[in-house]
Amino acid sequence: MVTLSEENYLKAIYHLGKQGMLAVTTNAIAEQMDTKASSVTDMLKKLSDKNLANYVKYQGVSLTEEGRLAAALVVRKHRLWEVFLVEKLQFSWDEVHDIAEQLEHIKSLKLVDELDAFLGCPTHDPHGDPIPDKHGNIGKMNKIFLAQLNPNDHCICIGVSDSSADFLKYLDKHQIALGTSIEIISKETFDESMTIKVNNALLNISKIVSNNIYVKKA
Amino acid sequence: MVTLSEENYLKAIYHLGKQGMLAVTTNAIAEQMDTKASSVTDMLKKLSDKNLANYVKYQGVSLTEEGRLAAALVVRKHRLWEVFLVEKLQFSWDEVHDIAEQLEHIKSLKLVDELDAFLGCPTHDPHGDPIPDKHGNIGKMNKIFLAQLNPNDHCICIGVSDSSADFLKYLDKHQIALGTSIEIISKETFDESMTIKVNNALLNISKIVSNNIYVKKA
DNA sequence: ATAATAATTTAGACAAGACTAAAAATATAT
DNA sequence: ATATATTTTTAGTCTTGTCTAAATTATTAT
Repeated sequence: MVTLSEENYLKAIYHLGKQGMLAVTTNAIAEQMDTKASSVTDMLKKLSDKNLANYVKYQGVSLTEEGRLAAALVVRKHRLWEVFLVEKLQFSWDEVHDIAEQLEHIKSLKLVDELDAFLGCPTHDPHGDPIPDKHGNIGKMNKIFLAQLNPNDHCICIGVSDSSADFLKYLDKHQIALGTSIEIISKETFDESMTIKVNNALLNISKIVSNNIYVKKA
Repeated sequence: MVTLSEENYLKAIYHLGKQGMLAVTTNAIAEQMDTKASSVTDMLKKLSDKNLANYVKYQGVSLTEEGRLAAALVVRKHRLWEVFLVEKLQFSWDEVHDIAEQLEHIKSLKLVDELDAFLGCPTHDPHGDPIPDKHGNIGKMNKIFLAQLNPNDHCICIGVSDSSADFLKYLDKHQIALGTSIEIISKETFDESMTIKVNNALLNISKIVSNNIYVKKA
């Protein structure tokens, strides 16, 4: 039995582990989870005792195969529930995280598989992040910057990296929102500015703008 | 904020309160929740402090209006999730309780309402129990004993009150299972035995049998 | 009415998970 | 190489919810 708290730690280690570092540090986990380093140390001992993590005092932690699988399952559940909330219920992109954070802890393997089938075995969640399969295998991210696309590409806006009021106001003015379809019309080579089509209107955007908009290819 | 544990106690008091007794006793709650009376006492103080229950030492407990509403919401969520599991995913009648027991604690009013709409605002769960509306109002139970029906009535089997191996084997032999449609053909007055039609076959059952099968009218 | 029985509460302990403050280990800078 | 700063761990405390055993209150039987 893996407790709710243990699952949250496993998930945090899993995510931090993906972002490069070999051994995840105590402080990194504490910051990610908005908790104290001492609490993290306590839990790392517990996870180590349960053979879910390889923990060496002062040296950081990594997941065992068993821990990696448990973490991937939590991530799988989280992302499947997000798809459910957006596609089947009337939730928007930005409302689903807190609820999925709760739903990811529901224990029932059959439920996960049935939900997966009900949703048509989606490969990515509404944010473009890949959904691990039942064996913990995970595809690659579907989330790129608008700047990386080329003329004739079609995509959908799934997020922003700069969420300042100014930038959001700019997007609002030009009718770019979450879920908005965008077509790349042309791209200048000298300054990498782009002409895009949004809601049938043409719009010229600078590299700074296109580099702050996350999209997934349509 | 109502904790998970508090919600479970509220639900228990809510259910026991329906079954007649004015004030619910400590022991009744302990038995229902498979816990110790001393734990119940601790919790009753907490619920009383939070204005969710009217608790008088040695005299039992009842819910306040606020507590009744909170309890009804938990029951509402439980039963809506049961409908979801049976109608949308491929769960059968008897697999859903434990999962709904977890799902009922997910906190999001919007989720409840959207789920309700997605399911077409069902009035009863797969066991025939009524689903409280968002104001905590609840209809009447849809679950009666087969024995209470009369010739020409049509119904669907939704449960049994005697779940001994012998009885289940008897039902199995006569192809009566959860979800089976049953039509009442005739009823003897002297011993209240019945002739019923199951899967196009006629079958004679005693009062003892018909009084152990829960059905809902079709 | 009082003794016996049953129900309930109190007192004290425990486990999980979190925190603060202090100590120990590691990393960094001169 | 040593002093300083940072990171991590330890020790001890707190909260929630649980338990056992003992004490108290209510109920029942004579």
